[in-house]
Amino acid sequence: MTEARRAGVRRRPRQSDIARMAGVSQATVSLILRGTPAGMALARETRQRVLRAAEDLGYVPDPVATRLASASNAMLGLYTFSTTFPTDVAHSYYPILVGVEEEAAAQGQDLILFTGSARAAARADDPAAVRRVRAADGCLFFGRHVPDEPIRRLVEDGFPFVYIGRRDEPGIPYVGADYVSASAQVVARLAALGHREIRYLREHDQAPASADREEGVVRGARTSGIDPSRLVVRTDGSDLDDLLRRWLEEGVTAVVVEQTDTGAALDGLGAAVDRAGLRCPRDLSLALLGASTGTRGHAPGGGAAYGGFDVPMRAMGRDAVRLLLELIAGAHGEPPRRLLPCEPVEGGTVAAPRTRDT
Amino acid sequence: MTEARRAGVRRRPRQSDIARMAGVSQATVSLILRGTPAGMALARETRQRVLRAAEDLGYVPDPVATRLASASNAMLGLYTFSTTFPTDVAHSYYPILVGVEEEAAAQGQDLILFTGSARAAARADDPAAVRRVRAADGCLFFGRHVPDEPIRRLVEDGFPFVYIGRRDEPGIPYVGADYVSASAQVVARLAALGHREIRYLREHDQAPASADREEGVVRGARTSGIDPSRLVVRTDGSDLDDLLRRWLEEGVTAVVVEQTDTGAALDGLGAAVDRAGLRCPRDLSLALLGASTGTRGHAPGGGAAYGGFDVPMRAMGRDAVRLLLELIAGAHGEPPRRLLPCEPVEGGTVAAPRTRDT
DNA sequence: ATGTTTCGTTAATACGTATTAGAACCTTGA
DNA sequence: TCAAGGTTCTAATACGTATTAACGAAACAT
Repeated sequence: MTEARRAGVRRRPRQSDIARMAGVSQATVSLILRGTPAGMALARETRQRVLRAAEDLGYVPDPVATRLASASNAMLGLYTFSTTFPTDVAHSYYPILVGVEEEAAAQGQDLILFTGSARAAARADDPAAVRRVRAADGCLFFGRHVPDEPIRRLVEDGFPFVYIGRRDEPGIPYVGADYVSASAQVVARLAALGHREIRYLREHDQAPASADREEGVVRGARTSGIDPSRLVVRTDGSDLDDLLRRWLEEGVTAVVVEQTDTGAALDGLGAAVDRAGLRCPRDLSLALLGASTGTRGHAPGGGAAYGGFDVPMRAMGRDAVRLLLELIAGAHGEPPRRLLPCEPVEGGTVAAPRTRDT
Repeated sequence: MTEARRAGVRRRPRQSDIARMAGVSQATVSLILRGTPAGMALARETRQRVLRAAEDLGYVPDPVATRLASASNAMLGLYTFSTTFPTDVAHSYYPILVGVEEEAAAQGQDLILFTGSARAAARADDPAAVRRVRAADGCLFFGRHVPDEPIRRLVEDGFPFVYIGRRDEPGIPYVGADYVSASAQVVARLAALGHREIRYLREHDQAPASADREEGVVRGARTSGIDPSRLVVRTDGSDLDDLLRRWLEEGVTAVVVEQTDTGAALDGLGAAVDRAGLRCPRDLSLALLGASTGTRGHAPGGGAAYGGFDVPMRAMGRDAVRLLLELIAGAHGEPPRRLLPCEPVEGGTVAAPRTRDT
């Protein structure tokens, strides 16, 4: 029994109220209000009586009941596996949210942010909590680290969802960014400027996004005739001072860093460069793989904008919503996958190396 | 019949599946899974069989069904009457969203953004569409212009909601900002600096936020012994050049503007000041009533930050969520209302007037 | 006069869970 | 042996809408 009823407040009208008022059955009311073919075929006079009654009572369908009765409810979910939800402007994933919200609104879809669930799930270490997303017609996911099992179950169940970011597992629809080409291009550009000793600093963990960048960096090096054997270096953000010193001794003139949600690699390196008193690009060229448009940070030792490429996050958000709606509409077949190109960015941290004066 | 079932995919488990597996009734399953007193009182052996079966099947309750059966579903709604939803950083209401999201997540609540509905409702000019918010346990509203009727109905129905921004209507719970005191303070400060001819430029429409600022401005003037008769001026953003010229002829040395979601008054005045070739605060002091922390713009004719006061939007968002949860929990009585103080801001656009050299 | 359509409407049921009254069975005490 | 009381579970129903099979009445054809 609802609060309202107990308090004796006038209960909100339902179809059965309309039915009683118009002297028809509840089923008739439903048919007419939904405007189905069957409903339209009814006697004009009956239709008008019902519509009139609905109007008088101020009837509005209960979205919950509508949904339960197995229609859709025009709600899309958004679930993130990051530790923090990207409402904060400083968050590197923030533009994704903007894109998603934009497109969803344009399509008349409401958006459920499963941040409460996600946080509770993280606290309780409960991977099954992801299933709560079923409250929506379909769901978008993102985050670097995703528990496999719950996702697999959603696939099995045929629940429509789209992952934002490339995924290796087959059968998972996604909208990603083409990190491979973009990263290769960045390295090729550095090589064209004359850099021969380059390093790629990546996060220590496993994530498709990092793997793709690594692949692109290596490919770019090979294409430019650079030996990739000492190219890739992993970090958890510590001991970067040592690393940086060693690099300089080895004659490194350019470093490529990846940008992730934590920003561990980037922040660590930036601090190390500052501590070493280096200036970019005078002493070292610095390229950033994947800052998002608008949230691009400023580089150490000078404060210029980073060179590298931008991830089209906003566009990814929008595309993901479109894809999801197609899935929900039942356009099956191959799981849809899309890779968006990244925009190269000229930045003040990239220049030709100083001529060696050893 | 759902997509999944038609396709022959294994359907997601429900309580009746667990019941069959454990050899009990659906009701028993519900009692045990909910952990109600009645459920806890059941035989230990039965409980374990049921819990085991639920685990094996990977059961997760359907939030829609849960909700229909009149429990809660840990989802709060957010509905805005603005034309655009404030996901965009440039939007002046953006910090509210951040605050709401933050607190909701902290409380383990998911958030439904009713932006699709709101936009569809605006297009179709359908005030009744607001009722869609009933899909949530409760809802937050904000926006300058709110259709009265649907809100009144929600009150009647006893649906829990909180308005963000002060409301005149009795019976509506809100979290607002104390524009009156803050505006009075701003005017008092101008007067203390020596300004005698001051104007308050407000939007042309009716909104409690504007009315409050006007009240504060007038009160501040009175307190400082300034004649309020020519103080208040309304604008729709046009003809500001003329207005500005007249003001200068009248000896005006300070202008107070209100900041709203459209920013019509502020933008218009800023442009007019630029066109007139004036510099702030040299030629004119300019105070802003209600920029939000972090989105503060830069003033014309110089580019300094505006002086005036800040609206604690983020805090309002957080407080609104807390209030809403109290309402949902059933803490009735007087509808809760709260006014948050606004932080005064020293800005580069406010200074003592030049000594008159007529 | 008897079957056949067509029209307008409804009864019945599904959706998945929550809740309450009470059934079935067992134990205990006289 | 029977009543009283306790334990453990279930039948029934509610929540509000969507959907489908089918029914009565009327019109039409044979």
